[in-house]
Amino acid sequence: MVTIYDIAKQANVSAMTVSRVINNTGRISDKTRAKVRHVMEELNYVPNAMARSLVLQKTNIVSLLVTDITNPFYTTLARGAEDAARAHGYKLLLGNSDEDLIKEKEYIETILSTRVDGVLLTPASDYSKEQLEALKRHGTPFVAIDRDVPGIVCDAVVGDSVGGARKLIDHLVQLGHRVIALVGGTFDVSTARERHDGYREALAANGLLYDERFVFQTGYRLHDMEQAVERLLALEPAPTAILAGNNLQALGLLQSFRRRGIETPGQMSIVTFDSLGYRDLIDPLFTTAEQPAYQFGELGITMLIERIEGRAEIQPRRKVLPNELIIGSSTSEPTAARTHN
Amino acid sequence: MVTIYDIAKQANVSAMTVSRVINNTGRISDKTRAKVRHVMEELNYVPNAMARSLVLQKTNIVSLLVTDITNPFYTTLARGAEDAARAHGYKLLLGNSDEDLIKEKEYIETILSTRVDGVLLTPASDYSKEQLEALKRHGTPFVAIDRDVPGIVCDAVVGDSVGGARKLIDHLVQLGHRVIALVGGTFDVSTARERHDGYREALAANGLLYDERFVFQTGYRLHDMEQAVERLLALEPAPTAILAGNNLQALGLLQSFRRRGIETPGQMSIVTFDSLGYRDLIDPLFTTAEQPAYQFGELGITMLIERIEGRAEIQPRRKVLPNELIIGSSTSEPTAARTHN
DNA sequence: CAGCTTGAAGTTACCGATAACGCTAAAGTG
DNA sequence: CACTTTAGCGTTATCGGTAACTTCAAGCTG
Repeated sequence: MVTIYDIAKQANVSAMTVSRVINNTGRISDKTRAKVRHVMEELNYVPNAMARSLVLQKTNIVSLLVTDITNPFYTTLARGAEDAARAHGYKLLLGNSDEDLIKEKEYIETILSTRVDGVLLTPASDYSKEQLEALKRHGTPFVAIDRDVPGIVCDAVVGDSVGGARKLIDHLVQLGHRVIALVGGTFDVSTARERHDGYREALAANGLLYDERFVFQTGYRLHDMEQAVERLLALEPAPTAILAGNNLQALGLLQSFRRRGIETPGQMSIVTFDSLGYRDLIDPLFTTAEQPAYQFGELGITMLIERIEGRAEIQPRRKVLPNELIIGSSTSEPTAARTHN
Repeated sequence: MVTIYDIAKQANVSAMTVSRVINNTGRISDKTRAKVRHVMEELNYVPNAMARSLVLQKTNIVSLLVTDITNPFYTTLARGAEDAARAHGYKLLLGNSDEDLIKEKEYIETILSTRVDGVLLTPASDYSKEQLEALKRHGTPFVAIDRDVPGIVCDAVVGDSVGGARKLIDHLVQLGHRVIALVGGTFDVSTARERHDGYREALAANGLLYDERFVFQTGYRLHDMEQAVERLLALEPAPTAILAGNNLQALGLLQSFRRRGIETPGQMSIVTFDSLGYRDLIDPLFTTAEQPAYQFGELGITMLIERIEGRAEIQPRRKVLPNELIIGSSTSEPTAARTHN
């Protein structure tokens, strides 16, 4: 690999002069600059970012840690993050935690070791607190995205889960639903908690009874949905609609119902958060509180970089992005007489 | 930041001993090892990967450069790549080229500067040759994925585009279609060329006439599809089916047809490559030659790492992954009398 | 013309790790 | 007992840069 010393020797200048040319610092005569530039091209020189990082104590790398990049919400978020990072001259390191604390911890270790300038991450759960504290201990700036963690004071970009849930429930109630179940994530995840809060508030606001039996805390795998549906169908009175915790849960529920010959929205309406993309091809198109995924990533990275570069106010900033109610075809008026076969 | 010297001082040993403990090299007495380990924990020491990279001339970072991570094919590919990289102890740097040579070139520059150990990339087009040669010049191993570039001899993981196109056309012909158009990428992209080859071969094999007027080379934006549809509808005889170059083009075509009140598959059948995910919700579900996206990424990274670590045979390896014909609802028998309004 | 300023470089000391080499003391060998 | 091994660890150079300081010559001033 060719180094600044090779360039220096070839151009009959010192290494420092080469460094000055590269970084446009100090004063250099046009003649010297031209000569150095010429030699650099001739030798196909490319600066070594690692060496620079070592001395500058800055890598210009930020890390994005999501639960799963194949979830369309995070895919789009990642795209927004990458675009923003690139626009600011940063590189993006990607990781998937799969909602797994162990995996998340391993990534944090890697992140610390890599000395990235900052981290944008979706905490796996409230128990991610330990990892976030590790980041704090090491002075690595980070922005929590989508979810936040009680007891951790930090920059955050989150959605309006409570408001979204209320809008969705209101919509169902307006359609005539009176028995609405919630199948969401476990309450050690902030979004799941808040969506539950919104669900509960909306029921109250609409004069409906809140009943714990109609609330399911579950994982995001198909198996989890299968189990939830099993128990859900045994409920009395039978729910006519479900608020799903996220897009994947909505999908799992739908599949499970289909397998059992229960139609959506005919026999069971489903509402949820976010979308699965390709709005005009999905059928049924979920009625959803859609969050601006791209902006989550874009804004998250922007806030992170402001923090990194000391351009942010000292106090942590918390940005709540609004969601939009999209009426899809996964909801309809409840059927008067419904039989689960 | 705490360094091995801090550890060394605190533990009353030399820095080298600390290094030996970290890397499990050389001989260390159990007592010393324990003492060093203890101090490391106490001081929350995390090794500096940059410093290590500099001396070892190895970053343990690989770069993934795709055209657009939000294309579901690349999303899944990226997931496969990240999993494989992680499994081998590598970090993954992500980039989107947007099929843009300038952007691609900028990324390659960044990649070279970062001294990543290797690159997995989808070349924007045949003109990416210049960038790939730059990689070669600098001795950075890379694996071309999905597309390859004439004149560049390198490891590659590609799909069976010719075979896929033939399967798709055969399917259309079996349904009774006789006038089939091709709306694909421009021929400076290998997959577009090969899909065209398969299209042509399949027409011949089925005794159908190949006519250049029915072949459209175009970009991947909605606007491009709109234009293609415009011209396509003016053709005589009128096509009853289209082979789309990829999933996004199929989507664009479908949208354009819908806007014009032309139904798929009723009035126009569409076949394509890859999918848009969520197979059971997409309607119409495209009849497609689906490629194993996850494996593309997984295998690509594995080949890359074998190359990086010198475990690969000297000659470049080219792996062709098979696709699978998925019969969807975007195809049906052609309507006898069709009128484009 | 001495003395000062200033532009344009060069020198030196790190940044945080690892490898090669070398040293010392204890254990083994004949 | 003299001599070789070997376990265990330290010293030093190095990776490719950059910051801070120094040097040197030319130009300007009074």
